[in-house]
Amino acid sequence: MGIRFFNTLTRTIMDFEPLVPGEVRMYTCGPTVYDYAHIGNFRAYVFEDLLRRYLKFRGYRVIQVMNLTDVDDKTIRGARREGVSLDEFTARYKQAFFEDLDTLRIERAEFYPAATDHVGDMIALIETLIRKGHAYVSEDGSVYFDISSFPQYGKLSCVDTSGLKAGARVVHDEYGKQDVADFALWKAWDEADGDVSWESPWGRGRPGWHIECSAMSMKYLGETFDIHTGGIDNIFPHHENEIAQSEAATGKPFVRYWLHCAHLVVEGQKMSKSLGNFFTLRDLLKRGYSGREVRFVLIGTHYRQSLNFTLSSLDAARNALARIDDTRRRLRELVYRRKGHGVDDTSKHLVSRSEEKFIQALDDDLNVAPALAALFDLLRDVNRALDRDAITSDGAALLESFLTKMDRVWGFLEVESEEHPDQEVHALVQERERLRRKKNWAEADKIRDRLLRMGWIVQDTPEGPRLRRAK
RNA sequence: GGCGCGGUAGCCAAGUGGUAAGGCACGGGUCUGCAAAACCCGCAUUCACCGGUUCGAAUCCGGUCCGCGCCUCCA
Repeated sequence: MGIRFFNTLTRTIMDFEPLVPGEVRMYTCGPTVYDYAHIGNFRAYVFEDLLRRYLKFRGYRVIQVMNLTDVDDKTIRGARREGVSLDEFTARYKQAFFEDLDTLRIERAEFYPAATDHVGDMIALIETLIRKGHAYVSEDGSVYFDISSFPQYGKLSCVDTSGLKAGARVVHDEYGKQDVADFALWKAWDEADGDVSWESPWGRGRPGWHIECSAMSMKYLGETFDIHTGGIDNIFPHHENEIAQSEAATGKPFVRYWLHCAHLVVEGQKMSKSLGNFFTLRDLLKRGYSGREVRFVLIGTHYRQSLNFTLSSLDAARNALARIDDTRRRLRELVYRRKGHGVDDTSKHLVSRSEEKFIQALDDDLNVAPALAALFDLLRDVNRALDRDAITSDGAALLESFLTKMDRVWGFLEVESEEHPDQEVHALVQERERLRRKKNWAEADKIRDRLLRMGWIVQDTPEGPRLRRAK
């Protein structure tokens, strides 16, 4: 059996078969670059990263596109508030976004198209929609999609638009609409837009939000592609509108598999600035947590399950990761010790058993919990085998490379370059060893305390002292 | 009101008909100069509640209670 995904379009778990064998084309709704992204946003991006990494792990070539929304009400408002150009304003948050991706070890997509670089593509798409009778121009020069021209509207979200009523949440500037459910493809310029505008066949204005995803996804991935992801909140109206725009324009199915990520809550409550439980990634780094600890927490709950994020879960992640790191270090040390010949049967067996469980779990709609259980079962069995001296250096090398292989999907193993004790630390460790040989425990313990204050934990092993970073 | 999700040990979290994975925390032990790490043992007779189906249910059906999300530009 191969990979299966829950497809929002059919509301069932389906076998995954890409359009082109061996190749997956996926589109991911990216950030609106008006502020630092928050931990909830990253929940979605980490999920998409897991998806991408696992598809690659299973041998697919992945072509991923993530858009950057750099023109909308919020970016325009932000730029005007600060009196800088839209480009200058969004450039800052684009850069911050990529820094955050690196912190969380999120792999880069193949393309990050910015909306402002593709306004021409959007205009062309809107023209097609008008020509085919799916869109109309209002008196003020805005263009709206005509929902009534697309009978399948609602098929993704199962929303019945006849129940929609004009109300508080219907934006004031959209007066020219024939039906409240119609949505803007192009917005005529108004004063709040300042100097942000593009020329179009309908006059000066800017694109609506939904159209960018249709235009850019189809430009880079073709009129029909394999996977489209996003947060659950995007199902309606954003993705519903994307389907309408794209399929009305091309007459072809737009996306084959829709995958949506559930929300993240903090301490059981919706994250909001007023509740004081709003975290950007940077907030967490300031509190001393690392990107991989955050990644571990975000990856650990199934993507269709709402994730209850807490600071104590980050502490738990830290300890769990230390456990992984330590076993990996034991394996490395054994590799260097050149013990035994060839790969022992225990190692072979553990690797094949773990890999089977790992794949079986993740094939099943990215079921991470059993896959993580496979990892921790492996660690326990490896430690056990190490304790009874049942692993050879070649076996350790095999196990170590298997951990590295799994980490192509997990992306949370320790990066070696992160820790190197300096000369002073080395000298102290040696001094302590000298004292310990003299059984001068009191002085030796003082040095141990001193090292701990310097950020290093000393562990005495039969093979000598081992240093571990205290975080 | 419409659409959808969930309630499993102190916390996080799998399991969708065959008798409760895994992680963190916690208690005891082995090892250790003491620690740390590792390992061993223990830690839900029970899966929000009430009925029902079944030889058998956390898993299926009906009902109740509770929490959460979306419903026009929020991942």
